[in-house]
Amino acid sequence: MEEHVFEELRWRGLIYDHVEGVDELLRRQKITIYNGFDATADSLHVGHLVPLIALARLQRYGHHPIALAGGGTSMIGDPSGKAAERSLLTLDQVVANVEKIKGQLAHLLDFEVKTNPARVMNNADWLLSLNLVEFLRDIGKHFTVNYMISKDSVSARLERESGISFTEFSYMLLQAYDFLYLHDHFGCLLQTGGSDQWGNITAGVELVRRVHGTPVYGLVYPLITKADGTKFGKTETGTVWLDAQRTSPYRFYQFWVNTSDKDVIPYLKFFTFLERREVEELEYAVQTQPEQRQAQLRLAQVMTETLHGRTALSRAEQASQALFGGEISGLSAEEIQDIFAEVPSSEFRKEALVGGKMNILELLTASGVTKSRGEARRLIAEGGAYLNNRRVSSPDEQVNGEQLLEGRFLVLRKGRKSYHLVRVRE
RNA sequence: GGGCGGUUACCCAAGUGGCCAACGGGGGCUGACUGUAAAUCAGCUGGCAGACGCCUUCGGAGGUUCGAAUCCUUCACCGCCCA
Repeated sequence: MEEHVFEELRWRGLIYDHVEGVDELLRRQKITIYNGFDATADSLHVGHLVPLIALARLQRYGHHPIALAGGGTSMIGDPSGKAAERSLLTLDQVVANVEKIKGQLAHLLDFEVKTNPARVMNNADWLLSLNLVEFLRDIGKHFTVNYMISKDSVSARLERESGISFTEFSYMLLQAYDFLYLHDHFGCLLQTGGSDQWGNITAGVELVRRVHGTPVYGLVYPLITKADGTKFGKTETGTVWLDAQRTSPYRFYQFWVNTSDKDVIPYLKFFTFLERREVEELEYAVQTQPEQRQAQLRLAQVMTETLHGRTALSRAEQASQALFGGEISGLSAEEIQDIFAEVPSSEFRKEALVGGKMNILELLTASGVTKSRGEARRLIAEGGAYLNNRRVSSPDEQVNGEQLLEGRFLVLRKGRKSYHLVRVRE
């Protein structure tokens, strides 16, 4: 660890912008810090990890973290970074989401430590009971509309045809109020977040200053980008979630393994607690023997173990090794079960499969590997369909009993790395 | 309340009576090359059949016409301007 957390954050490239004096403050005393997490889905995804892990870093240096679930603000919808108006969630949805998200926060933050345990709060607890007239008098009076429309999140939307609703326009006031509330009740002095939160955070800083005349601070992290310009946190199958039900540990592991050379060192700095020395060694390895992908493997290993645990990690590693390393034909039924436990699968009755009743087109479609028979045909024509790791040469191929591995499995593959297990039931 | 403009496939967007399953771009998928990387190049990208062909789609519902995404009526939603 570095001597000061601010220096560590700076080395890791995590400081995108900050209110003057944050550096000093963090150095001088152990403070209470909050970071908000939206509750618009019932799981966080990898895009939430930077602020979350950063909060854990701050905790390791002795500061007091508050993870604030946006149960109240999610009722309104943050316009930041959004091109269009969001649809509103019901209170029930938000409540359920907050409950699930709390569990995920626990993987990274320490709730047990005596000196500075992490706390999870839900801003629904104070926002939902707000009285409109009081709010407009006490909070709204501190902001000019001029100030509000100059914020990027608002002005970007004003320039668009579809505009912005008053509801979302008001969002920043609620987030500003959160900061005031946490300051007044818990002595919170610093709010952190992604750089898209800068406007909302400074609104809170402004509000506390106007109400109490005391300084509070803000610090924002860079938004994670990829060297090729595509969006971070998406794969062919969609968003990479922290919830194992939504994104299996295998997929999660694979997501990190697939990080490009250009991104992997920054990612190690952003997402892991690895020491500077080790990161630098890995950086050297990327330069000298990129084909080994040591840095990617280490990144995937650390992330998977942290979020899903040791067992899930070793399963993911084994599966990856078998799938990308070598032969599957010699595997036992147990090994197949194990390795493919994480990949998508489907189940068929044996009599539906064998005896010329189902050809490869139907199998690909019925298993969900392709969305239609037409797509299956195309895939085969393009040479991207594999049965038991052998390229399917014709759309007329029939499925028969001899192809079954250990009498109970078929392995379908689409392209280079998308596997699917078919389990056969008697 | 009045006037004008808009609603096309995952997204943006062309198309204003037949040559339209619908230009182009983005995204996505596959292949070649590779290191489960990047870059590059090529093909594909509504469904059934995969030879012809058939079916469904251009905000919703009706209508005109041999024939409509394209014309008319009406409804819904959105935007801009005026009140």
